[in-house]
Amino acid sequence: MQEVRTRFPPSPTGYLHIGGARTALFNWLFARHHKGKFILRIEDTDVARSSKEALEGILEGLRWLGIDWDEGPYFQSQRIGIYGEYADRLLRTGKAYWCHCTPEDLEERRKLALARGDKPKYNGRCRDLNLERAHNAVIRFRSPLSGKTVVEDLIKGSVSFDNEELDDLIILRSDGYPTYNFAVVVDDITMNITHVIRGDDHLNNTPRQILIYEALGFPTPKFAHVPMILGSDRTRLSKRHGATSVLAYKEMGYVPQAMINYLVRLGWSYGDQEIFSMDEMIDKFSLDNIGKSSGIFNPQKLLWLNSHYIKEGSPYHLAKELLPFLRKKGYPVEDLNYVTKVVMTLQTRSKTLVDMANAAEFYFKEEITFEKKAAKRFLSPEMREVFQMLINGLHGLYPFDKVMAEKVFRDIQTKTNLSMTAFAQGVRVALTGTTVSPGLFEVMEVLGKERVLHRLEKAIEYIEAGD
RNA sequence: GGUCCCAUCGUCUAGAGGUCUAGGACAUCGGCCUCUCACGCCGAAAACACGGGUUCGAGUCCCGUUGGGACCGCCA
Repeated sequence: MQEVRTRFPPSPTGYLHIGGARTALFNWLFARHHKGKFILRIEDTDVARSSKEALEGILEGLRWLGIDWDEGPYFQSQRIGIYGEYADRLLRTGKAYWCHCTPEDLEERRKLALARGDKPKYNGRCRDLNLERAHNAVIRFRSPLSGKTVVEDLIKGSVSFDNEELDDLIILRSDGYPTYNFAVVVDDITMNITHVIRGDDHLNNTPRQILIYEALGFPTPKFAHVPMILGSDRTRLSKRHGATSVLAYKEMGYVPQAMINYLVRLGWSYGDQEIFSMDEMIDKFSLDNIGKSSGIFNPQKLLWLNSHYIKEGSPYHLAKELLPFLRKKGYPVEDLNYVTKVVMTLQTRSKTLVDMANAAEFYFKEEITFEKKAAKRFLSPEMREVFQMLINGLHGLYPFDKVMAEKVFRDIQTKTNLSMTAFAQGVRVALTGTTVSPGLFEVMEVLGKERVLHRLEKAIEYIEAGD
């Protein structure tokens, strides 16, 4: 059995978007599942639109997701000679020809055809003129005028195209650079790609590519066209539908496992299973379980998965991921141990790392400020004495942990006959400044005796000042 | 306009002719739990686009209609 080789060929003209990431993931999973190779190829033949920044972003996105590659990145811009050779071969065998038509000319004819309601195909003006190479000339592929080309697709099944629908596409531009349909074929041939897994927006290109394979005398790889991801209005996913850049989600506090898990289940399924580890995905992934219909990107489910992975994740690992978000808020924390404990109290309460960083603020502030409404309601005069009792009770406590703290707290509560809610909320506001926080006793334990006592004292001062 | 693809709850999907009074998940709405907020647990509402066939029997096969999408560049 031949080694499976798949590839992901982004064009460095923009960021890594959701759809591209899923395509990369499917290719990667397929290669990993079959113990094959996953190749990264940069399709940068559009010199004007390609940029280094876009390339960096794409690579960063892939790395963040944990999609690694075995070969590459190869750059098409560094392989110009190869495309030239293959184009020559077609020229020599009469499968391609020089065309002198100007872009302006073509544009005009295209408009005319469209206006007439015709398919805007190249009319073959230079096809049989036997022209020579010339300045600004391009090479066109001599596409058969009749017959059918059938794509045996692993997902869509057998799809048939009439060759007369296809026209003589340009394979080498006047600047000597190859065009997409030609470059992919030459690359996939020379890189020994066995399976081409890509969006079904490419299905219409496939017969042209198959014809080029045939003209060149090479067997075609297996094709698998996966349905596209659409926006909520069922049109091609774009910025209009919200963030579509993978890295944007990183910045919004999403963890990579959530994104990966979301992506893999969009279009692919394994029975009723929703949660997959990377290893499970690799183990279970198969083209057979990919659906045929397009899917709609659903940010809410992504968010749910994110909260799931935050809930289930290792606190230490999450703490490390949280650091940049804390830093961004002005807390350049060093003590990873402390952050880990903080994370443990926040895992079930945060859907994103941004949420978590926000909710964690009170753990890192030197002096907390009381939310006005909360203070008015819960830092009432009668709490002054209660806080003092609590201070006295906690003062000599050892060890200072949540079990011990709760005992002290309960004692005072029964003694004073205060309602649990009033007491707890009062202390909560004193310690965190707000009415919403993790469980009171875990907060005390994480904060530590010193901070707790200090904050209670500050709360007493606040109440006294208000009298 | 032409070509191609697609069609199960709002969304992602399970379903490979009888086990479907159509299952799961997200979201939504109730309830329970509770020191707040969450988590969790329990429950509810919610779909086979339509019309013809084939078959003893169709969500599942075929055809058509409708609807949606993609592609038609010296972009990828």
